[in-house]
Amino acid sequence: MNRAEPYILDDQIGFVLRRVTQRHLAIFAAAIPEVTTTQFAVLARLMESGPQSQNHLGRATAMDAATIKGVVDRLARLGFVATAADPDDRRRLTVSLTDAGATLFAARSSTALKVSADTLDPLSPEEQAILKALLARLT
Amino acid sequence: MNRAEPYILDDQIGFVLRRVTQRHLAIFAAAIPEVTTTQFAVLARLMESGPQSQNHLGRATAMDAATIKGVVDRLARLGFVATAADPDDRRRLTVSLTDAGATLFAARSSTALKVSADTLDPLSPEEQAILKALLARLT
DNA sequence: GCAATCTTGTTTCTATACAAATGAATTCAG
DNA sequence: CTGAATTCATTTGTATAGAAACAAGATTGC
Repeated sequence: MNRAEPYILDDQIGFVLRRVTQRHLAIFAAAIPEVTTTQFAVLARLMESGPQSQNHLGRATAMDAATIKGVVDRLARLGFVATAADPDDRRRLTVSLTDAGATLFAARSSTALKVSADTLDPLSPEEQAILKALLARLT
Repeated sequence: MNRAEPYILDDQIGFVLRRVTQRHLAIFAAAIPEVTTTQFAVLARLMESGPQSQNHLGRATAMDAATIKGVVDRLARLGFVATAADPDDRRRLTVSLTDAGATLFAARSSTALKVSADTLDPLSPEEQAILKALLARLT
């Protein structure tokens, strides 16, 4: 009779992902205390793609509609983004980067790259490339 | 002059980790609606290591003291764990699995293994082993 | 013995994260 | 045109996640 495989928490991919993410968040928070990783992702996406609807911005940053609403609210309160009604479609809210947001991103994007590098630092460059390629197939 | 490397959100390890984790959480929620991944981790750890202090349990499941308090409260409310004061140390709360908790874990641990397998399914067994080994070095 | 230090747990607060329900607005098909 | 379907945003509720402050209890060093 085939013995069932035991469930070993430390071996589960979800548990390992959670611990890696916690370490990454800690590195980010220490290096960039002004905003969170999620907030910075929004700034990055606005920098890359320009003003866009809140709904689209959420989808472009892997956040659901309720989540992006909260993140945009907090960034607006911090003065890093501005929102405006779409003149052509009254359902839409257009989110754009403010000067302060652009300035913060410009000041911090190299630090943010360093955060990613530090997160991956225990691996060689070859291993980092392998990891990224494998993870990309799991999204 | 060396041009600064651009910050491309989709290439950042933190962003990729978040998306992989979201997919994993969705697979888990569909397969095991009774509890969340974090709650199941607690059940798994109690199954592996037996009754233990809430603080130790938190550290054994990668959760801070405030977080494990909430997770244990919700599991207790669901009837899957029980808490009791430690007779030797009045600071401590001992958390143990109830019969219902043990039963749920027994009923669901193979499903949970399948969740991990499904999460990694886009990769070959060799690639899965490589990914796990690389991630393990980032915790 | 007693003060200092450490440990454990709780509370409060802020920040995601997302499901579900709801309402307003737009688009589409007949 | 008009109703149905879809889209966008908000709200509500639940679940982490963790920092910081605080209190109670235990340990340690003098």
